[in-house]
Amino acid sequence: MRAQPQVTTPHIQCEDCPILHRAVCAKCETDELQELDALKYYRTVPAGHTVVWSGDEMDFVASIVSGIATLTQTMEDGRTQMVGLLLPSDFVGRPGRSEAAFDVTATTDVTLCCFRKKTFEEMMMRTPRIGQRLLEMTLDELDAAREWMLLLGRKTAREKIATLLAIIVRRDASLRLMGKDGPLEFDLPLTREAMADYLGLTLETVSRQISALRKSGVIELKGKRHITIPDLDRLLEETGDDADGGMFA
Amino acid sequence: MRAQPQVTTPHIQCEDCPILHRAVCAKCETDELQELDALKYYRTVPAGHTVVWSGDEMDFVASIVSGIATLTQTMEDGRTQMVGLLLPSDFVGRPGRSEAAFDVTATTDVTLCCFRKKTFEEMMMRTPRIGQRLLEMTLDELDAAREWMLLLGRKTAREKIATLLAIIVRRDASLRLMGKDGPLEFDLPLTREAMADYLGLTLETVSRQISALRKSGVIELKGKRHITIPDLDRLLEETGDDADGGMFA
DNA sequence: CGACATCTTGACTACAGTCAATACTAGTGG
DNA sequence: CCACTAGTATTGACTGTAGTCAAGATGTCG
Repeated sequence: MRAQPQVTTPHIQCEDCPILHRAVCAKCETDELQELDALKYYRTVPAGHTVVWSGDEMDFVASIVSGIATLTQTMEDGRTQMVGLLLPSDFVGRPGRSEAAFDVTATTDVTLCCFRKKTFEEMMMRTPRIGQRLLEMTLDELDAAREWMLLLGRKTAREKIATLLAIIVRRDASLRLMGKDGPLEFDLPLTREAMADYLGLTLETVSRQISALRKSGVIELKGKRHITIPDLDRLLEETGDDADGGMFA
Repeated sequence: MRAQPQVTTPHIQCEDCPILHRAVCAKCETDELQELDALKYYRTVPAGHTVVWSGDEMDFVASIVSGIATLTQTMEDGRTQMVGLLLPSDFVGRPGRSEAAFDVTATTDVTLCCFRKKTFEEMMMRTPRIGQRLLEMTLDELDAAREWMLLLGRKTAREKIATLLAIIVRRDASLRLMGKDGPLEFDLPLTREAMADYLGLTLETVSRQISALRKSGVIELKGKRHITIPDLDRLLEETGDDADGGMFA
């Protein structure tokens, strides 16, 4: 499992990049983008493969262009906890540190827009906009991590599942910029096991609670992965969060 | 409980500030410190009182100069989870957002070095060093939050307690810059209830596990709060983390 | 089809939560 | 000085939620 296949990906011009408006480069001016364009390189990691292992030397930083990756921690006895879910435009790696602190694994095929760490650090010094954007993104991630801590520490299994579904729906909705009327549907981008690692549960409990939510009519299932939400408010009630959706405000 | 006593504190020159080398201003030059010195003001919050409530307008940012504060989230039914433990030099508030996302409460008497949010944002634009330092600090906090997520999601009650004690010992040691030989001792800065909120447990479970660790000889107790660690390695084994202390590396 | 991943369900267990009684400590006022 | 109170902590008995172990179902791909 230590093999790390790499496929070269055709070069996309920054101005045509699908994540330009949300990624670490979002605030850059045209000339700065040209500079980044000359320095970047693409890398593709197939589903199921590891991008970096915790403790490994990591001489690059990257933005997720497409696909989903996870950040996980593992204890010696095998218990694992997901600590980050990386979606397109999210940033991987840390300026000012050369060793990866967590495992990064591709859940689907993932395309990365990479920079050599040193190159990026130099560019960051010259270009305050990059550091500013990275600060914004990091603060957002910290807020998300803190919501996640409430989930892990205090929510019931049922609330955890409902919250995860709500998070996925919200992201999906923001992507497809649709209203929240009518039945919502989507495909789960995670296996039951990955959901369990995300939520601090076992996969059996995840399975049971999904069945329970189905029996209660909160969700409908087509196959194992395709989910329909007949009534979003009903789902939100199950999350344990504020009725009018503090996190959806 | 909504009362928020404020006491004015004598002005300390930045160059004499005890947290200068670790706070958000750590990278500033002399002239920049002079500028900050003119803009800052002190505020003291007594133990047990709230600095800001989640959802409140927050028109300032601050560094903790002395004392301990907590960041907490509360669900409607009263379940609460601590999501941040703020120690001297830690930063409170978020540039670019005016509403507090979490409750901030003083656990001990707390002294804050405050700036009006707008003033600070302007200063940050002019002074890249501040933004750089804030980015470093935020990345460190994010890493800490992720360790904390592993604890909340996957560790047993006993491991949680041991981990918390190890964190306190480590901080204490770094403060007093001592070697790790000989028996270590310290006072718990948190009540059993606050520990429970930190660890995602009930206060009864915290009490039971502390008793259990005492009976196993991992820790010794004098009174309710004073703890002696006869053998640090023994404690570290109980945390569930890597034997040679990945987090102590 | 058969092989393997993934998922569901059941039976039982165990860890932490709940409810409740009691102890300890510090502070207040008669 | 002691009684009283309030906050904090400990311990016990019992319960319940989620974990464990195991069998079997479903789905996908060669």
